[in-house]
Amino acid sequence: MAKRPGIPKGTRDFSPEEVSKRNYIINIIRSRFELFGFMPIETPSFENSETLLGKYGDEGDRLIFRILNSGDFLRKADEAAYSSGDSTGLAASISEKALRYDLTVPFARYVVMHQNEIDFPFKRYQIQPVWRADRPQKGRFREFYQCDADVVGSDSLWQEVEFIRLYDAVFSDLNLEGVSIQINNRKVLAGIAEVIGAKDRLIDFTVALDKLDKIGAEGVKKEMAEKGISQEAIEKVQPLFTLTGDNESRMQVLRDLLRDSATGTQGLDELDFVLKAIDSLPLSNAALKLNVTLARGLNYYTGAIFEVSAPEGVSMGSIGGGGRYDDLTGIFGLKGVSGVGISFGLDRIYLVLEELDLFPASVAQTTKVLFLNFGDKEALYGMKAVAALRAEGVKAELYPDDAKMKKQMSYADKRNIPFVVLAGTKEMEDGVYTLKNMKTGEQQQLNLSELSSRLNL
RNA sequence: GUGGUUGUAGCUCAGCUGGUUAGAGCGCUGGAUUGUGGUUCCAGAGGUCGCCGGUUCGAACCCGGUCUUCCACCCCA
Repeated sequence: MAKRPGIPKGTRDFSPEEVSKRNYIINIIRSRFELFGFMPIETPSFENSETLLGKYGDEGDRLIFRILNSGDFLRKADEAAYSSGDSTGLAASISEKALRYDLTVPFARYVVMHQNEIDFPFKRYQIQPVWRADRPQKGRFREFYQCDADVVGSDSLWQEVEFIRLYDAVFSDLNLEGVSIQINNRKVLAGIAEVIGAKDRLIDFTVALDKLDKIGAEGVKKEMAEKGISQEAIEKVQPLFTLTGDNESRMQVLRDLLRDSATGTQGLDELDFVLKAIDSLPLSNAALKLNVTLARGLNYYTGAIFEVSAPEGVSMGSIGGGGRYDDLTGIFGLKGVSGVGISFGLDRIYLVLEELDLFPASVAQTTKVLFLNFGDKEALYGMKAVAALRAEGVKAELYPDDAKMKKQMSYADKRNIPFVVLAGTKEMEDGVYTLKNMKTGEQQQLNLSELSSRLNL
């Protein structure tokens, strides 16, 4: 016997029901993207390695799926790298392509390549799978979908305001209540690092600070100390650990702390603009929260940083994230184009909706009426009605085989098809169809136009 | 990449300290019911106990390896 087939770790098959539910989410996101003026693009599932490598930090490079060169790849292999145990060098010589790791970097590459055809500010959305060679975990897969919307070519903070409203609009449509959109600004983080004298340790500092929720103030201090941040500096950030109250009072504490940092103050001005704008344009569902400990690792964010958390009580990492990157296209040779964008994590949103039982019952799409098959003559009679119903937009089908009635009926039952039509010799003689309601068991004989108007309800 | 966890019928899971022929529920097939499904009753099919190796008179059970599942860390959607 053949070995049982399997699929790679961290990948999944989707059943018809799961696909319907995923499409439900995607359709809401897509229609909101378009309502806000974003245009769709798609990029290849794999890129040249050099496009991706080095854009996500060392950790990111490790998680990029590399594609082995075709043909006799050993001929070009770097033997020196192999014998000296240099995996990176060897990989570069036998692999020149890699699977897309996110949608932002390929988008930057797209903007640079198509800069002369694009009208700036360029607003694009993209809904495609990405791949990461991560170890699977709750809500973490090796193949998953991101739904991104970005704008390039505008420095305006109104874009940040728009994205917050976009998040709110999508989660409202999904009936997902209690979502919190956290906002921070990279310049504020840089300013803090500056005033405490840890400017050169910005990344280590922010990564440690980001864990406040998880490991507490003591844990953060410990990690900072381990990363070589001075005791004196750690004391100075103390006020951040106990930051409470509404957005306004938090801002005041930060104003005081960052008084001497031009960068930090600019970051606060930006935050202030966005927070005030949202105050005047209230969100319908989500809550916007200033969170100075938010530090998402992405190396390219330079201004606003966003992260969306699932409602309290649902244990799930972030279900969305984003931010502003002033110079992303600079890496590919196009300077001075600012971008800002957000991402929705489809697979995680799915898990949250499932856990909270928020998928509408109507998501499951099935055939509305199944015609039973009593033989070729009767099937032809049924098929004429099927064609007429389809022309009216009624999902209708004929059971393909002249099987036992019990089998055909239970097929309709298992597929949750609400109506069946019985059309045998008796019906043919009278020119009618027997319509059976599978839920109530009720049956009635109808002519074609009665049948059509009954099923069109 | 680090640490832990899981794997027995299509599915969910029992299976004692290593001991005859590995079980249940659901599902599936057939029948009760030749133009009526979902309920009920009867009968039946279905397993290389993830895979490879080892210990033993004897392994689903113990040991090693490997793959897979899930979880935590790192990192992230």
